[in-house]
Amino acid sequence: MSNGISLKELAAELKLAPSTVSRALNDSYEISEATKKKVINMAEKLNYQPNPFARSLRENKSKTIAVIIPERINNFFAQVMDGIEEIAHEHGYHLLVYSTHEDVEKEKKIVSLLQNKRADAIVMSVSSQTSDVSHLEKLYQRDLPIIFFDRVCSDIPTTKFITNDYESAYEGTKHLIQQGCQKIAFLMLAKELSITKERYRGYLDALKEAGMQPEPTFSLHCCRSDEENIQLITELLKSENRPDGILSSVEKLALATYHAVKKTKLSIPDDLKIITFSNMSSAGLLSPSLSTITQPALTIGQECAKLLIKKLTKPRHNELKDQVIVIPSKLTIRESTMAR
Amino acid sequence: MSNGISLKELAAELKLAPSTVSRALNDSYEISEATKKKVINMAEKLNYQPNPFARSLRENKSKTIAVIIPERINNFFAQVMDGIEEIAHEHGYHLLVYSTHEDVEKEKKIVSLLQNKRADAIVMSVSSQTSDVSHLEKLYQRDLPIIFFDRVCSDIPTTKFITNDYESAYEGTKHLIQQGCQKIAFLMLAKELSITKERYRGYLDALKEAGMQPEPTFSLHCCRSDEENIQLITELLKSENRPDGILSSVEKLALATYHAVKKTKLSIPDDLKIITFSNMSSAGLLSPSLSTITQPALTIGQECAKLLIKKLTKPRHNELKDQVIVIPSKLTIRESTMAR
DNA sequence: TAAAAAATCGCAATCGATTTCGTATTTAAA
DNA sequence: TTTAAATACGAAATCGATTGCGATTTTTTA
Repeated sequence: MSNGISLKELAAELKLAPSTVSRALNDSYEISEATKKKVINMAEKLNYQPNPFARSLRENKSKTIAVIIPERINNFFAQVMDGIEEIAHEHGYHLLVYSTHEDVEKEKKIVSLLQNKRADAIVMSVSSQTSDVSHLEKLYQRDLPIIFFDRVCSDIPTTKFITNDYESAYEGTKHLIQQGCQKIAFLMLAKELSITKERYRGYLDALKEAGMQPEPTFSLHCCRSDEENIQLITELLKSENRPDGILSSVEKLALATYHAVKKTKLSIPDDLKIITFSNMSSAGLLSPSLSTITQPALTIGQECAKLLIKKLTKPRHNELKDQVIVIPSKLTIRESTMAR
Repeated sequence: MSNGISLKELAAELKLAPSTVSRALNDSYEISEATKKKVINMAEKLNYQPNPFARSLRENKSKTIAVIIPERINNFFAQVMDGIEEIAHEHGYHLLVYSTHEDVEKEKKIVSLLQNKRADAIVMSVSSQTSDVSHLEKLYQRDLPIIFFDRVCSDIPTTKFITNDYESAYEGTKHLIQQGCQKIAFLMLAKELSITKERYRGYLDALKEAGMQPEPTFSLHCCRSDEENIQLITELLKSENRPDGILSSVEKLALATYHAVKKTKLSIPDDLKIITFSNMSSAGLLSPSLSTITQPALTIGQECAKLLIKKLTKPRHNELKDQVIVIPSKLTIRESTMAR
């Protein structure tokens, strides 16, 4: 009673063979309408729930998608998850969610756990520490469909969804220059990250176009620890040759900058202007309000899930091509980059 | 090759029976050390990965915990998830995650999907629309271990983890009064929610103790839509008899208040002081910085997972008692409640 | 009316790992 | 030296749903 009944028990109750009941529930053409109705009614009455593991074992698919993200307390990833979930649920898929906490070792463990096909496919954004991708190649060789988004792995020949990182960074930097910044710094998590590379390129090109030299000390490599990052940024801001503009490649570094500024006598935007990649809904409520490059997170999640489910439904016709799909970000100017 | 090998194939390779190989891998006392080594080595060499569904089918457990939260873009729930995941992973459990988006209908669907034991247990916080709990009772009757946190269901006799909502709201309100507020409003999502009830009680008692009358219009019921909430709050602030203090029972309503204030000529904290329940890390960076009652989210998640896993590991000795475990919140005073 | 075709349904194998029970071999006790 | 006990392993059932194939009944066609 407490643990629902099985197909066999349901069949016994109906005085039918399990095979018949199974076919009836799956609406097979081999079963008469009368029988189907009887079966469905009894199944309803006894609250029959098919065992998902028996089914997965038999069909060799779990109706489950694994999602691996670097961190949960991040509006961008949370929104992407919402997008993935929306489409996944529409198609009866469940979501196994893992956070690497920006730790490659953890990422490797998680990936290793997924080798046994517990999930039919994987959607992921790699950790900032990920440079060696052998663990991901292993997945690919196992024929596990993978899709990357945002922080992608160009070495793995599959579909990747990203935003126009180069252009956005270029535009953001250009905006800072237009607002009067002379010495612009770039804050990054790890230089191996795909998004870092692209955004850095955009930053450099904008500088070059304006005839500005990139200062080596203005390319700041940060880490996982908020405290350390605040320290690093504070030092940069207190240094003799300090920047007057900042392009932050990720949300958390912009927030760290706000904290760092509080430890100096500087003020935003008078002494320092800042723009960041961020999906924070409260960016407009910060003091001062924060100019952002907002990524279409929900759409990215939806598109990832749509493509993956297409692939899972019709594997033959939908190979995950080695391609990069770009969805543009949106730049929102606020007080933090206002000219005096 | 692409799809790993099975136990049977591994056994064939070793010229052993599948039963022997299974026992060897599970470190059974019936198998000699020599054989164990051979088996383990070969399993390693061929990268054997046990099929989780075959195992789940046989053992009638999935090593999976389902987590149901009202929304993902919420620092509190994100942190709770991190806590649950930490402990779950330590014990080899996976996490199926679902968001109801504050929608009961969605919650019912999700709960219905979990009736088939896809997950061994459930950790959840109910949606703000949840008042009828028949769908949750069905789960309970199915012997599916459930633990509630934060937004609990007192009708379901199981363990609940909450914070000291009454005291925190009481202290928060008292703080507002001490800072000079005369007319304090209370912002809530839905009055049926457990947290709303408790926090409202604390609010009322603090008022009463100060000899203040609760204005009916100062108890503001909000909804899921940010726009509507901002509208509601704006109207309240523009009304003739407007409050000079606000206790917000959830983070999003405090942010909505900040947005609403921008549409008026009021300023925080001079004209209006506000304190809110929130786990936002950037509360200190808002303009003005936001006083908060911060819940021990990570700890809550960890404790939920610990208790659940104890129950799953030793079902006999660890029934989930009908009890409420309280972990205290922390009050952080910032500019938004400063006296002039 | 007989034969062919269609409609319905049951039997049994299968997915992969675990486990009960049984058997053969080795070791220890009598 | 014989018997009892311990050791090491295999055969087969099992978990629950699906499906190929075969069997039976009913309907259609000739």
